[in-house]
This record gives sequence, structure tokens and C-alpha cells, in this order.
Amino acid sequence: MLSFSEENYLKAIYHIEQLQTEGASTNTVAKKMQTKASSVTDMLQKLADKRLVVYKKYQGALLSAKGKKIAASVIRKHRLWETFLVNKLNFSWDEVHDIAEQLEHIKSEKLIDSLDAFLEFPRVDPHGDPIPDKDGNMTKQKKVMLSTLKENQQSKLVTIKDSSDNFLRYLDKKQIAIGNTIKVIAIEPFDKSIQVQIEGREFMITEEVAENLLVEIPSLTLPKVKRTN
Amino acid sequence: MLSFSEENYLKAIYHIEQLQTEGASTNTVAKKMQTKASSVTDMLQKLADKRLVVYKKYQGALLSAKGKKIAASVIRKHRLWETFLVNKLNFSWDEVHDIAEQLEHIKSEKLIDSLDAFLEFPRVDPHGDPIPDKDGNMTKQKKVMLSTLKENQQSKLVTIKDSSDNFLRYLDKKQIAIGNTIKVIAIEPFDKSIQVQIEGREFMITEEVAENLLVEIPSLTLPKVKRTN
DNA sequence: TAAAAAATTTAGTCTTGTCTAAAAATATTT
DNA sequence: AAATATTTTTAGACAAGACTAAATTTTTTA
Ligand SMILES: [Mn+2]
Ligand SMILES: [Mn+2]
Ligand SMILES: [Mn+2]
Ligand SMILES: [Mn+2]
Repeated sequence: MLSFSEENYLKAIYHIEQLQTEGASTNTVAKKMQTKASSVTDMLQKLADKRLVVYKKYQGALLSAKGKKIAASVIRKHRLWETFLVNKLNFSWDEVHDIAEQLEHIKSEKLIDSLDAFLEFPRVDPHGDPIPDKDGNMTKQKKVMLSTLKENQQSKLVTIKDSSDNFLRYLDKKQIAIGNTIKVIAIEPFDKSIQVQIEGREFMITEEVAENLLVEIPSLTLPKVKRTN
Repeated sequence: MLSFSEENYLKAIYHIEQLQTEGASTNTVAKKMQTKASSVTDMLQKLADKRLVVYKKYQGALLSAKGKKIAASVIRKHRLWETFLVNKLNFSWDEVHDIAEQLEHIKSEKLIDSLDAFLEFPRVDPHGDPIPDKDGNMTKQKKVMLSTLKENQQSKLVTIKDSSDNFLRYLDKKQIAIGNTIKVIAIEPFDKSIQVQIEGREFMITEEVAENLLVEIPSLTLPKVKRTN
């Protein structure tokens, strides 16, 4: 039975591995865990003893298969609980993360599978992040920053990069939600701000916002040319 | 913010105080917490420092008002989560206790009040135990052991004393549930076994079972005599 | 490639919560 | 009221998980 702390470290390493190819460095983990590098070293050694990570002195750590599975199950629990809070208890999406940080450590396979069924097997959490299945598999969604689209391209908002309360509340205020269809009307060359049309409403967003909105890769808008078959 | 351990000790003391009038002795707490007397002494001193119990060396501990409120809130959480598991996730009543032991330590007032509303403000948990309200008040139900009833008396099952898995499963097997009407048909003088009628079905239970079934205090069955008034 | 900077590990300390063994206080018997 | 038994506290140790400061290794810069 792993401690809360061990589970949190595994989760942090998992998230770091998603971004980079190499192993998670001591300092990166320390930053993510808001702790000191020396504490991280202690923990990496312990997780290595338990064969949950492969760790080489001064070289950082990589999750083992076993470690990856545990990390995915913690993430599964986190996201299912967030979904429960929003869908069943009417929490808003900026209120659920801290509570899910606690709930993700409750140990009971039956509980989490029942919860999954109760929620009717959601594929993504309230922030658009995919929920791993029982075996830890997660469909890695292909997505790009809205800021990479060209004028007239449109796509669907699948998730967001920044999940801070401030950003979540900004989106609520602008009535931007996961699943919305977003069309790029015009891009201002001077400051890269974007005129967008979201679910019919047209308005302006800054480049910073556009970089934190991740949308489906838009299907190529083929030039209307007659095919000669 | 209290630790899980501190909360568990407060809850244990609360339960002990319900049974006795005096303070909880070190040994009683040790038994309930399945720990050593010396560990209990350490914790009682700590809880006394935090003004959560009134503790006198060699005399045991009593909850302070503050301590009592915290204990009641932990019990409230425990029982609401048990209710959630049974009513919403279709757990059986013998499966929920261990999971509730974990869930009762989740810190979020909004969460527990939302859960309360989601469950439509239940008054009792799946085992018939009363759920304290937000302020820690709990309606102390008046109840007696079924074994104290006389022949022909009847009452309603409100809760059970023993909550072991074995007993809960015995009740399931016999289809005995909280809220059932139980009538004492006959008491066998030799072994005090009781012929009962429960929701129409008539069968025999042992004295031990009858001592663990707590029923409403039955209204006096007045002798049928004409009033001269 | 040697020096400087940055990252990482080690050594030692602290807190929380647990334990065992021994000492002290209280309760029960003779 | 002693003597004995039981309960409770104290003393000292340990493991987990964190920290600071110092030492070591790796990376970057000159
Ligand atoms: Mn989250
Ligand atoms: Mn999320
Ligand atoms: Mn319970
Ligand atoms: Mn219960």
C-alpha cells in the first residue's frame, strides 16, 4: 500500500514524462511537487527500491511499467472525482481540483469502478482531460493550440493548457466551454490577438488566451477545386 | 488542520463517551484504536494542548466543546459517505465501513454539504445510525434491545448494535432491514430464543441476535379497560 | 579544457506517530 | 493497611517525510 506522498510523486513524474522524452530530473520533480531537491532524491531512491521507477544517480528517474500503472490509476481517480463533483454535485470546474487531490488517494477499486459506472463512463474530465481506463490506458488526444490556426479555420475546443482558477473563471465569464466550436475570423498581425467566433458569438481574445486553448487538429480545408477524377 | 490520526482519536473518544458517563480511559481508547496505551497518552497530551480534550493524568480524557464538534463532523462525514455508497453506488451495507473510514477525512465543508443535499438530507445512515447535522447535533434515538420486549409486543427496527460484516450478512440472509416491523410471537424460556414475525414472515432468532437488534421503545400496550370518565 | 555555475546528492536535524521496556500511580485483594 | 495487580505514564528508539547546509557531480561558459 503506497502512501499519499509516494502516489503524488509517481503522478508528478508521469506528468513530467508526458512533456519530455527523457526521465524526470530531480529539480523538475521538486518544482512540480513544491518541495526541495533533497526530498526528491530521498523519494526517488525509495521508489527505485520498490521498483516503481528506474533511477540513476544524477540522471533523474523514469517510471517502470508498474509505476506507470499506479500513476495512471491515481490520475483516473482524480479525474473521475472531478467529474463527479461537477456533474453530480454541481461544483464549478475551478473548485474541484483541490478536493480531487484528496479524493484521488482513497483506496478501493470497487469504489472507483462503481463511480465510473455511476457517471456513465465519461471519457474526459471537466477540463477536457482524458480519463484513463481500468488498465491505465488513456487515449492521447491529438490537439493543437488555437493560436496555430490560420484565418477561417475552425475546430473544437478539447482541453486547456493552463488550469488555474483565474483562467477557468475567465473562460466562464466569456462563456467558453469544452466542446465549443471555435472559428478564427481574423488575426491581428500587430499583437497576434484573434477575432474568434465561438458558438455564434464573435469577440476578441489575446494571443496568451489562444495559446492555452487546445483544439482538435482541424481537417485540412481543401481549396475548392474541381476534381478531374 | 487536524491529521487523520487526531480525527480518529477524537471520534473514538466521542464513541466511548456515548457509552459511559466518565471520561475515556487511556486503556479504553487504546482498545478502540487498536494501539498501545503509551501511544494514547502521547496523543491525549497533544489533544489537550490543542484544547480538544480535557485531560488529567491518570484520569482519562473528556472532549471539550470544540473537540466534540470536530468528532461529530467526522462522524457526519462517515455516515453521509456510507449513505452515498449504499444509495447511489449500490454497495451493500457490509461493504461501506472501511471505505467511509477513509472518506471521513476529506476536508471540504462545501463537499459534505453538497453531498448531504445530493442525498436529500438523510437522517440516518444505512445501519440506522443518526447523521449529525452541520452543527454537530444529533437526535439521540431512544431504543431498546429486541430481547427486552415481552410476548406480543411489537416495534420497529431502528439500528443494530453489532456492525460486523458477519452480522450484517446474517441480516441480509434473513431479509431483516432497518425500518422493518418486528413482533415478538413467543419467547422460549429454556434458551431465550424468540419466535418473531418480521414484515409478515415468521421465524426464530437466538437471544444473541435479539440483543443486537435495537428497536423503538414500544408504546405501552394498555390493558383494554373501560375508562370511567 | 579549465573555471564557474547549476544540479544533485549526502549528512544531519526535526516532527509526527508509533513501539517496547521500565517506572510510577491507582485499584483491588488479602 | 499492606501486598498485589492493574492501569497509566515516562523514557528512549524507530520509520516516514520533510528541511538546511555542505559536499559532490554534471553542465555551461570562457
Ligand atoms: Mn485536477
Ligand atoms: Mn482535471
Ligand atoms: Mn461505519
Ligand atoms: Mn454506519
